[in-house]
Amino acid sequence: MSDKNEFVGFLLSRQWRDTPNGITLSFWLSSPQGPIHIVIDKQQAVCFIRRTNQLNTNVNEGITRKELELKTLDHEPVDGLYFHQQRQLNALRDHLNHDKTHLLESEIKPTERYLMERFITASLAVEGNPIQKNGYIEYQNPKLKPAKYKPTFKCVSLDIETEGFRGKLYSIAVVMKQSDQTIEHVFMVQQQKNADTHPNITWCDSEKIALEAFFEWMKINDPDVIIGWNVIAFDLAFLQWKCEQLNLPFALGRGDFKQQNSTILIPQQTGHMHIARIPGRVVLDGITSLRGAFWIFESFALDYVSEQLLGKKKLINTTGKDKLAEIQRQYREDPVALAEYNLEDCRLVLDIFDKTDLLNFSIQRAQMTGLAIDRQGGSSAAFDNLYLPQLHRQGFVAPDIGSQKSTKSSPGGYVMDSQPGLYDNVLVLDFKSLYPSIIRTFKIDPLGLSIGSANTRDLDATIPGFLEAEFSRDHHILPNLVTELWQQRDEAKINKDKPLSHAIKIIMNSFYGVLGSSGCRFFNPQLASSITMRGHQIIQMSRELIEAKGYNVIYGDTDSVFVLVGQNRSEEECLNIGKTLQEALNTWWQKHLKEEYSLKSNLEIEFETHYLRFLMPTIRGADTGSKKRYAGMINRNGKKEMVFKGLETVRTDWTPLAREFQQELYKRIFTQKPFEELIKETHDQLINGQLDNKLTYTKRLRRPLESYTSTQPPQVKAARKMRNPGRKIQYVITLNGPEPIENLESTPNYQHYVDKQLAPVADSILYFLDTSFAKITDRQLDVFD
DNA sequence: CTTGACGTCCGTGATAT
DNA sequence: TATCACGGACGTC
Repeated sequence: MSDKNEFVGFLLSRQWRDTPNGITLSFWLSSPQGPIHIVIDKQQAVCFIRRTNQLNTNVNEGITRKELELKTLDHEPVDGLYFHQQRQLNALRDHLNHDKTHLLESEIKPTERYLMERFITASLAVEGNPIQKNGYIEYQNPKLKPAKYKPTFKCVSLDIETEGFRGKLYSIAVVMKQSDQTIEHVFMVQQQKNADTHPNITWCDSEKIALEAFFEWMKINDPDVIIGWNVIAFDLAFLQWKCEQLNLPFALGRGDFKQQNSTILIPQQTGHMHIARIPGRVVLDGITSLRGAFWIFESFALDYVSEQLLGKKKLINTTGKDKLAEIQRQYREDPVALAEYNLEDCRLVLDIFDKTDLLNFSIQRAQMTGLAIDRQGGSSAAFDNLYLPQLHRQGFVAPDIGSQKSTKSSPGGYVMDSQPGLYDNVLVLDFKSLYPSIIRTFKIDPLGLSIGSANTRDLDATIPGFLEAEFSRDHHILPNLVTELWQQRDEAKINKDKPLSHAIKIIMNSFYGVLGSSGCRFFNPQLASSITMRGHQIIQMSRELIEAKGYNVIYGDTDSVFVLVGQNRSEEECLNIGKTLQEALNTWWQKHLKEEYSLKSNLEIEFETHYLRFLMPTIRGADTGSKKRYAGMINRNGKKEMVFKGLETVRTDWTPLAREFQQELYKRIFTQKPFEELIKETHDQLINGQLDNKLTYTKRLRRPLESYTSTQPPQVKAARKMRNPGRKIQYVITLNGPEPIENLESTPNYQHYVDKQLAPVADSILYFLDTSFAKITDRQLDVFD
């Protein structure tokens, strides 16, 4: 197939830099032949400008302007602007910053544009003259084109132990798995004592020796990927700092580190992340990657996550000061134990990546979106990567981010008023990927809107949207992108490729999200509203259709309807009703859209859940039905299972007392068992001090502690009583107000827990049984009754 | 380097009674 | 002392 001058590879890192001879691009690949370095030089920075705009002469020196056969989305001609250096483009952009409508596509970075215009996302073929270097292959200005290649990364798990955030380096541990071989090693800053022989420990007399030995190990074993736990913001940032202190090069990258050095970028704004820039390697942090793959844990501490996923705990599993003290003790007295602990953390991280298939997920997502493999989020950039090259082929260029000034806001999903009650047999039907299916069906598209709006005379050629939008029936990009992804997802599902299917689902859904957010260059309320308001119409119409068949719809949120079947129905009957409704609705929408708009329906509603028992609560203290809060009981493979949405049980800011009480109480009521004893007992045990271990509130401070000035919520009050408050505040309400659990001085305020934790939880369901928490627990009541 | 709309509930502190 | 608006946290989709 490929001649020997054509290699395939997968993008690991990408960098650009200005030079006197234009911009130089540097790409590193992982390939079956080992690492490949691609250097592309003499590049220009490119953006576009409206032809009507005449540049001020004192800023346009060294800029080439060329008329192009391209238009803006409002059908104005544009010229191309070409710069020797990226910084010239940036300077011009700053200069014109007062009105972002002058320049177009000016934020696209040189590396991104180079790849994008060649339709390269992550894997690619290289054609040129390979030069064998020391440990890698280099190409100068080769030809690149897209290819299909699934890489096998050499992946190392890294963890260090230190005296503190800015203290002595104790040890560096690395664990690398390659096919069935595992390499484990620890660089211990400690003199070898007595007969401490451990095959995997290198005893180093100084931090400097340990660091150099570690860098040498990295050079020899040459991993593509470095993983760890908070590895960028802690381990790598520490190592970089230590290198600076000792005047050592931070020589973590591939190739000639004097030319391209490694750095850890400190976040510029709050909410931003540390970024590792290491030529030729990718750093994937376990926490960030899990979040990016939509895993949610109550805590992202390694100990917690590994216990949840692997059932394993760290070797030292105390927290805070105790943990540090134990590490220090082991370092002094038992460094072999510390090395073992250090290695175990590396193994845990490796096992978590294995268990969750994170590496594959990251690979698939990068291949699909064109985003760098270590970049999280960035759905707006992913949209650009896929959309812009196609838009250019159609003769259009896209606006700059922030150029769409709009006062109109578009609505979100439609949330029905609910009908509160305690029910038997509730069916949930929901539209699969509703927003992507609306984009496909109704041809929602920035280019389609541009062409459709310009072409209002020929109404047959357009499909109506909302806010007076008209979409071209035939000229569009996004619906085809979604359709392709949809097919790939169906394939992935057939192949049981979960990471791929998951990655596709996320990118499909993000297409809607970005159109509605002002951080996207295509942001436009007409686009967003044509999706969401169509969604409202679809849900409301579906509700009417179901009610016309004699069933009550008690709730619905965005893409779902909750249908009440009611008492005295067998499970089989309910399943049949669900299936029948599903069929009827899908058929109706196909027929309706064909007749009304001559469109093929891609809408698909699915009967998903049968709740044997279901509670839709009221708003606290009112008779109105609640939204986004409910509970039910389903039958999963013959086993009854409780489901809680939005209620106290799933809320981490409620106490274990309330959460456990709710689960037990609801279970008894759903299965028609006696429940009054439970309520009385829980109440009595609480006030007798037998449940003191369940009274802890856990809340996060989402801002710096000092900034809470206007009010003092309990978590802030508790935090101010702590010596070293972190993000997560754990406190108990005592007779002296909120107190942190680490320094609990007063008796718990039991009345508070009765009134604010037990009573509300109980009353939300007892309301439907004509009783209340007070009636059941308050013996006095009988006297006054 | 960023998804956002929609929603509930709690506690605080100002205001009206 | 009751009522209300608001800030804050954390859910659903």
